[in-house]
Amino acid sequence: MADRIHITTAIHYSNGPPHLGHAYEDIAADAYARHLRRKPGGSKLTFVTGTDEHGQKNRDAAAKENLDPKAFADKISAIFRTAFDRLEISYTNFVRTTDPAHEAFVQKMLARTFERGDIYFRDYEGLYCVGCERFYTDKELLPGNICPEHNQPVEFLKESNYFLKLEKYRAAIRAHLESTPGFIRPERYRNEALRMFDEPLADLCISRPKARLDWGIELPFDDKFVTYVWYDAFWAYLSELPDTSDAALAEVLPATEHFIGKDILKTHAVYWPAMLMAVGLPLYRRLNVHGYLTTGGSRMSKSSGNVVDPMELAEHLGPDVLRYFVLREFGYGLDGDFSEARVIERYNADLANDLGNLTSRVLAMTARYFNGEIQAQPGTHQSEHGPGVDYYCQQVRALSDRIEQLIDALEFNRALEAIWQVLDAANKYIVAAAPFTLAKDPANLPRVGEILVNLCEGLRVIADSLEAFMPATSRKILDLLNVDQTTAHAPFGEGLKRGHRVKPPVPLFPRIEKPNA
RNA sequence: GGCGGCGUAGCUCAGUUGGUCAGAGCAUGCGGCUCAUAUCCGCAGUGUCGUAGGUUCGACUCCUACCGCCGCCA
Repeated sequence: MADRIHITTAIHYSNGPPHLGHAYEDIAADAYARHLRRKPGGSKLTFVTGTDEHGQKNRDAAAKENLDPKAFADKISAIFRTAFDRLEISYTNFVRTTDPAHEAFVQKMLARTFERGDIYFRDYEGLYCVGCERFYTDKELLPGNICPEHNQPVEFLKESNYFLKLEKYRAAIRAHLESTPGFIRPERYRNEALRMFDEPLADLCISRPKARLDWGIELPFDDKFVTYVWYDAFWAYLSELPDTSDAALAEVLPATEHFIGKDILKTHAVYWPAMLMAVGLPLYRRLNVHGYLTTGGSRMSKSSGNVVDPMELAEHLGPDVLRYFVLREFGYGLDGDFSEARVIERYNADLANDLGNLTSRVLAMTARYFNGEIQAQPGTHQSEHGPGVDYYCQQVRALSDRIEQLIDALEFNRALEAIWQVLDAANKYIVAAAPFTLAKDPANLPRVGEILVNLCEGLRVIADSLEAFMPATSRKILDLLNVDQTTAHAPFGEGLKRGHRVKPPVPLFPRIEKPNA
């Protein structure tokens, strides 16, 4: 259906290395991207992630390490990229906002917006928070002119700046939001966003005088200014696509699905649409908003010192374990609490006991009784297999549609649950059919062969359906089954053939015995 | 101050339009199997469905108030 899809994550602010929250967002977007890529036409999918490198906070973070901003950005950006590669985030573009191509594109959009009359110059004075990189009004501040976000005093600043007309587009954006169900999802965030249009919108300051901050993209119409880092960053969703002509962007944007955290809902629901309208481009297709990951009940942040390093976990247990955990444990859109104890529980219960053990027992029996050779056509059992077989076969057959539906709705956790229901059905089937008991009498071997092909074939379908969530594990199991790409994707009953040989098992997820960490 | 949302078994949560809706998984206990990574299968629970009222033949599911937690806007 949708033959053009463009997926993006937020362009991550590079004032420090990635934490689990960044990884979560990219993993979710990646699962969605991988899922869509499996559909017809999916090979045209583009997927952008990257780093947002301009702005005062990045410059200050660099200064702390005695690095110039670009050198610092090089370092942090590389860490992000390495982390995402390790997690098998299947991005097609890793954009850095300091890339010349990106900078040129932003300048082009600035120039156009200026020419169209939606950017104007005016004097401005107000209270400014360095941490937020924005001005505050009195009533937004805590007593004593304290920034509510950073708990630090704001500074009085008087300067002239360029502004983007936001109010001009309020009615149009609101109308789009109201007439487009699913534009922002889950629903709760759509409702939240709608309320942002109840009051007039203050125009957005999109420049910073170089005298104060020169780490940014220069305005094409005034070389004494750079553009505000937020204005800069949005364009990264588009700036390094293979074709950035208006015609191409007019196709890409309606096919664009943004993945963001709830903290930047306003910028994406209000500023970004206005920016697009101001240059005469269509709006993106959908905003997919997720919640925060907390640790010990509070939001992960450097200041509270509860940051979880995703790579430490990934190196320790494997990237797929991290991917599995965050996708299985948390409902997309809701906050979730992360703890290593929960990871280990999930690992042992789901990965070691269910997925790993089932793989192991099925392949072990096939190896032991038939030297790994498939004895029959799957799904065509002629003999009595016990009560579990019909339920099992039906579960496997229904899996693909079920997953499709759930991932489209961003319910990754329930999609994984659905796969695990099939694992459960397989275990029940094994007990009901008891191939290991039958095998004691050679006369029963044909029936055992039928049972095992059903199990191997189901394992193949499971491994294939796991690809979007746990790509490495998927590959491992498919490799053990010794199947090629085409066979891997076949529907249940059309994959493994009689005479095919599968490999003996290797432990995929050895149990973790230490009770806690 | 205005407007969301949330509060269901020890834990994490499902519960569509009110009438097997009181559930799942994990953890716990007991029993069974032995192909498998001491894995798997079966059985057993516990719950005043935040509190107090109301509507109804009947509410976890609707209404009101309150308590607690959180979010957004101001």
